[in-house]
Amino acid sequence: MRADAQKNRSQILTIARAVVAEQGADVSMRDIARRADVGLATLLRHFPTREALFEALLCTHLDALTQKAVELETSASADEALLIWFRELVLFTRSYRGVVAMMAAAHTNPDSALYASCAAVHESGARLLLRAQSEGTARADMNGDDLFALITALGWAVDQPSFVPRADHLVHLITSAILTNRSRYDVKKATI
Amino acid sequence: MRADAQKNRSQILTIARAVVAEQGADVSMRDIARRADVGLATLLRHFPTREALFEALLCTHLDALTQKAVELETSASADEALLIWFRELVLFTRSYRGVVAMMAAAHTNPDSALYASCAAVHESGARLLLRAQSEGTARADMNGDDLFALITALGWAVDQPSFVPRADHLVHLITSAILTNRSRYDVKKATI
DNA sequence: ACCTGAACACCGTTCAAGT
DNA sequence: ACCTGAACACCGTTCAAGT
Repeated sequence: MRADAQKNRSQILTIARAVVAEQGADVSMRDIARRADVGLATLLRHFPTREALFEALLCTHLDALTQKAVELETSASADEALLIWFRELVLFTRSYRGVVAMMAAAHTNPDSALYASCAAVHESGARLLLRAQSEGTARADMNGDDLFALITALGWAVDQPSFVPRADHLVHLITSAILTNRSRYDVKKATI
Repeated sequence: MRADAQKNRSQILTIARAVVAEQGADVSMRDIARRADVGLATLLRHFPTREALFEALLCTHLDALTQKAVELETSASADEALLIWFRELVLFTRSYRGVVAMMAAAHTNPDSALYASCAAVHESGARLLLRAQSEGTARADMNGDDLFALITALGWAVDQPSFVPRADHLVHLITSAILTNRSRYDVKKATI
């Protein structure tokens, strides 16, 4: 890659991160290009679709989350691991408004640039759930798809301004539905 | 209202209902106008915003839901009433793709044309929840806001194509988290 | 009163022209 | 190889001109 191309690319990513943080995931690509001082066509050349841009923006964060899941498999009890990881993922979705909707959509079609990352997250959750289920600390009548659906649904909810005040409690409600053999006090104790 | 205006209005509503049913709630207003054989400006004259149009589209259905809640207060036990109403509301959101997102957004600002209907639904749910809580059949540590958030979150989830196959089960997971002193079999028995 | 085409400022996509 | 302005087909909003 040429030097100026490299510079443009990193410039775009830096600015995009800031703009998305303040405006949400549905900012116009034109706005991002303007703020990054590049032509719109240049932005589209580096990231042909909005999802391609977000894949580049989020991949390190998402990779860290799947890595975290692997670590938790040995560093924490099955139920604690699931609980901690669940909360981290919801925290992640809260850091970028509108990103959950995109992930849920990307999760559907393999052509999306975000598909691989979403699949990895999905897989991580499924493994943590399976471990907790085999120990009897997570309810047996749900699977990885359900877990992913609940997490993204929760992520969507806390994206809505009117639900923000109850965000922590909503997480508690859902997690206490997933975990079994656990006093409510335990589940509630640690808030995000 | 003049005769031609009346005719246009009902024509728009009929067509809009069909178009939204097949394309989802984010169809362009232009498309609706085209399909209804009226000028775009005419559509905008009758319904100055997309939410105004949807308020007209959904109000009878939403009114029926709040009415249903009132009936259930006397015709069913507290937990059954909550369960039945919850399921009906989720069913409703499934009948119009993308409508939950709009309702959640409308729920935030009183200026929205959908605000009143959303508030009524919210209120209905809160009353059913309160009744179940006073009888000890719904968990005490949640309120009407939580219920509304859970319902819309679930509605959003089942709007995503990838989550549709698990829709019934997701409803079961959430409702069994809300209701207490209830065997899992009972909650699961009746599926949507 | 009510309808409507047209102008406007936006959007994402595409491409020929520049360096 | 890479950048970019411009043209394109879309969108929702607004309004002057028509009946």
